[in-house]
Amino acid sequence: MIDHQCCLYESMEVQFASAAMLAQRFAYGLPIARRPIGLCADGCRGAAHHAPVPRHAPVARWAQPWNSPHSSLQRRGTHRKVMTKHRSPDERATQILDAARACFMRKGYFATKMDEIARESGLSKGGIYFHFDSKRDIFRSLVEREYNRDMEFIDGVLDAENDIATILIGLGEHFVQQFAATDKPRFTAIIAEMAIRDEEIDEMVQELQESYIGRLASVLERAMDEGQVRRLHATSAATLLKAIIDGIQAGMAVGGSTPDLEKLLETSMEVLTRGLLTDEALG
Amino acid sequence: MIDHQCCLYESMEVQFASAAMLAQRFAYGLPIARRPIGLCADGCRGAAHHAPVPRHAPVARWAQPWNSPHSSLQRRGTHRKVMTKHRSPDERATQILDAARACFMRKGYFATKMDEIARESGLSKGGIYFHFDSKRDIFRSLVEREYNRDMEFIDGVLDAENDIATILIGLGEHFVQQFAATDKPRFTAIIAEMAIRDEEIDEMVQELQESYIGRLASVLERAMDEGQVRRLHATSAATLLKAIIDGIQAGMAVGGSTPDLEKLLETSMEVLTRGLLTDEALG
Amino acid sequence: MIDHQCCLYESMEVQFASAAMLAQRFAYGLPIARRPIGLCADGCRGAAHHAPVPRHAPVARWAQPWNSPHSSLQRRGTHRKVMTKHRSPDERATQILDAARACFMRKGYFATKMDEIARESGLSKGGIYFHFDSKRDIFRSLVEREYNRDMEFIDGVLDAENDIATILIGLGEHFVQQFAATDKPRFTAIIAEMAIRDEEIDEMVQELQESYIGRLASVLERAMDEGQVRRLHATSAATLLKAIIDGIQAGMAVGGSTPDLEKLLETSMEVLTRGLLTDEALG
Amino acid sequence: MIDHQCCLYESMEVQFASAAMLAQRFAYGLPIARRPIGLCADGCRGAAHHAPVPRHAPVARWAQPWNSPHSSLQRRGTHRKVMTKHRSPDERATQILDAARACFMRKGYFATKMDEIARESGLSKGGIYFHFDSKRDIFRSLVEREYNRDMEFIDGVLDAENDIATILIGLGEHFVQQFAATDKPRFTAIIAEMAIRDEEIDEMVQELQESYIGRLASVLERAMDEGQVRRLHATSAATLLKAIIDGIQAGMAVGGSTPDLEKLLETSMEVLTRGLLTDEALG
DNA sequence: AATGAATGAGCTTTCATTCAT
DNA sequence: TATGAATGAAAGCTCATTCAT
Repeated sequence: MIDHQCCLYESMEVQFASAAMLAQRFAYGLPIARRPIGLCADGCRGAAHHAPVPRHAPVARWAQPWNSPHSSLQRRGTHRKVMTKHRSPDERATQILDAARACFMRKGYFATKMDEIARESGLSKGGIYFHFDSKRDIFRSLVEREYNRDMEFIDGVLDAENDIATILIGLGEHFVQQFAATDKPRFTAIIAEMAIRDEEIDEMVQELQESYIGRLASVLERAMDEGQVRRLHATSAATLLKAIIDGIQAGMAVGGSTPDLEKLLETSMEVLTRGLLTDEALG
Repeated sequence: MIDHQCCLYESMEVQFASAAMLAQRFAYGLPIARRPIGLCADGCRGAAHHAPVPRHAPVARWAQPWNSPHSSLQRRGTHRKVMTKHRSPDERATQILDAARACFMRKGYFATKMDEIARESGLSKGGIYFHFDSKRDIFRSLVEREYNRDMEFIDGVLDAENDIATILIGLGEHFVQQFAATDKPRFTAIIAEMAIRDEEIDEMVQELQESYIGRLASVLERAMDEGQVRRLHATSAATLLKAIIDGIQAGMAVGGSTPDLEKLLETSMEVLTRGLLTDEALG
Repeated sequence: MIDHQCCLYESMEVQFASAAMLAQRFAYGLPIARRPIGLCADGCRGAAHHAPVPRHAPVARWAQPWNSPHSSLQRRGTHRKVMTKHRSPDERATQILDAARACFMRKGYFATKMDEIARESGLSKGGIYFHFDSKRDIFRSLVEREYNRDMEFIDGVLDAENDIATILIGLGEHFVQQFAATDKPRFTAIIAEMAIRDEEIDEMVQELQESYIGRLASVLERAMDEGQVRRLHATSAATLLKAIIDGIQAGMAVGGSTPDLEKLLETSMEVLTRGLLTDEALG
Repeated sequence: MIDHQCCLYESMEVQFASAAMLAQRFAYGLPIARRPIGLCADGCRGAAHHAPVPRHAPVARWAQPWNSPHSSLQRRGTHRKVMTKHRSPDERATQILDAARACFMRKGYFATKMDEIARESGLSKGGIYFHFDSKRDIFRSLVEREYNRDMEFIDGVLDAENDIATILIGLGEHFVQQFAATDKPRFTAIIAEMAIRDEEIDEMVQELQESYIGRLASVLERAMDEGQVRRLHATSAATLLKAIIDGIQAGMAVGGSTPDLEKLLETSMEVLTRGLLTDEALG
């Protein structure tokens, strides 16, 4: 079975060493920041986790069923009941959610069957239903978890008392890392898919979006007040920034298309810092 | 029901009116363009599709299954079949695709049932299957149609011998119009949803994306050579522009979230022109 | 299209040269017959007909449908109406029945679709329904035709004033030829399949069977009276003979199983002549 | 409905009673056998299958298709589901196969609907599909079962160290019993029907046939060596015997046609023993 | 007569959910 | 708590037949 699925998320947390940050600022032609930002400090070992999905041996089919030693009567599994050992509800929920995420990831919501989630989680279908009311419930819980993690991240980034350029770089670096190393873009696409149909999920996504934009806007406003950013409509500028992130993400969700993220980040930074910052801030 | 969704496409033929364009350039602090382009002249033909759905009375069950349900013997004395007028395959295909698009739009691919497409198109299920091989086939044809229309548009816009700022504004205006007036963002989200599962669609989306970026990049490169745009990695810059479009689109696909598109366009233009153009071009 | 399907039946008629017959009698250790039987004299050229089934070019599918020169809207055939030239109802019926027989032969009744019969016959579906009421009707007509031909044959063989041994050899030779050269066994199996379900067909098959047995029995009885055949229950003996024919036929309908018909005939003749004939007749 | 069809198989275990056998041999004018074999002792266990079909009240349509028809939310307050008692896969498979056999028997493969099999077996359609992959799978399993039973029978009969005449009588008695008392001929016809279309079934039937003939041939050869049977092409003679069985069977599959089996057996025995045995064996 | 688009009941199969164990 | 057999309402699709042309 799959273990450490949690790491899929843990691995999102990125450590920005100040050295790297300094180098970036230099590369983008920005004045060197004095206050380094500390992002997501936790012990996750990162991208090394995402092992290939364990493929379960398919149910054996008879090459010559009518000739096989087992008559048709023995074709299905027998009555052995190997029960999984008891665990706390929270552990079980995590276990199920992790399995479900992996499945939704691979196939999307509709193509994922409860049977698969059960198999992937190592529980029985009945077991799943003991912990969750429905498939939809599982998905919603999953989105909620994702939502909370994203919110934590944004809180951490934006509340840091950094200058705007540092924040931009931080954001950029963060997303580049996340997009490159994880399946985040794909999951986002799947969530969007569901948001069309599930009002609750739609609301969550919208709230997350507005929160994102709102906080970005307030940061930008603060920076405008400080003279770092040119006078613009803050919310629109924040929406623009968010759109860039979403857009890159969406682009990466399709096919094998992987842009040169390094170059994309560099170019975007150049364009955005020039477009957003005041001449003074640009140095 | 259907309210002339066909118009959604007609509205794509966007014509940039020179007056509006001049105003915009002025607003964004750009030098005034010499070659005007027109703005969106909606030429909807308001087609008279969607005949009333024929409702047939239910027919009795067959006692002799082996030659039912099609046996003429069983049906003697029953009511007449009310058949939709014969039409050319082309007309019918368009009609079906329009109906299907409306359904997919409302519910997404999976939640849309063939029955609904049939009802919406005013045909029977069998009629649909006479023209298309499967539900998936319908969707693919739909994407193909959308794809062709998008390609036409981009060819039209980018090949025009405009200066880069005009092109940017043209793009911006186009998308703002399209996003505001149509369901394009939602449909794009639904396509993305399917691209995860249908390789063919995935390829189409990817090709469209690459084509978009490629053409944008070549335009940008030309502009760099002319000294209008600062020296940047052209493909990355194009990817950035495309990402912005996609990102705004994605954002609008969820919930009732509609940003102030006017302001967003204005702000984006300011940021991008400043970020992309050379000081001379900014004049 | 398939032509000369009629030959499938024509080819059934077998010419027994007296020379061959003499040789056989000699081989089976029988006294030499004086009255040669003349069977089915018609100019059919026999087995050389059954050309491989013409395969119609499959409807073209796009390798890259969304990229193809023809948009999805042009995918179905256009309105050209190439009408088949008028023919007499009988000719049409024969044409349709021949096509239907070929189809039923290949796939059986249920797996044969009216579309296939239409294609095979070179008519449209509507055209078929002008001449026949239903699929079932076509099948019944087909069985009727087969029935009549079989009846003609048996009348010809049995009414000839031959001694019993000659008749037996005649029957044997006939069926061996027929089984080896045509698809008769398969068609018989398909008829049996339907007889289970269609009372009318069942009755026809039963009548044919009883007629066969009845005539055989009367021939045997005559031979008993003449002292050629041992005293036996005539109907049972006839049933036995019929069963042998049917059984061989049935065995050949499955798989690629083809017994050595020559040897089978020889052995059967030996066993049956010894088992049936009186010592005098055996000479 | 079902009337202990299971008994049909039990009746296959044939035991040739010495008394009957002696009488037969006497009737056919054969020397008396030394090793008696028993006759058909029907040990039917009369299983208590086929619980009453649970009929559920229809449930309202779903407004929100995307999580219907399985959403628990929609079903609050409805009646309880009445579920059939859990059983082991083996028991259920047998139960389903028995029901399926009865249905196929009545209507043939194509005319039998999964609904009927479900109803007949007392399970729901879903329940059937839990145990079998498809309708075809059910049929194949059924043929497999029949195949195995037939093989067992032939092994039992032929391996017995009886003289050839006893074996012939044994076979004859067996089939007469089986043909008279069961639906075997009809089922065989239905299997033949499918063999035309299903390669796997075709192979099974062919293998069964070849096996039958092969074993019969070896028995005959042994008898030839012992001087009981005249020198003949053993395989052809075996094919002849098999053809007789199949032919009688086929004849009985149609309509209400039932020959006088007693007489048929007697006559056939006379003809065959005379035709096959040496003068010494005939005594 | 002939065409072929259109019909629609019914089919097999799926799968979220339930419940006896 | 957990299991997995059982449920049953659809869903996508088929195809004999009809009928406007």
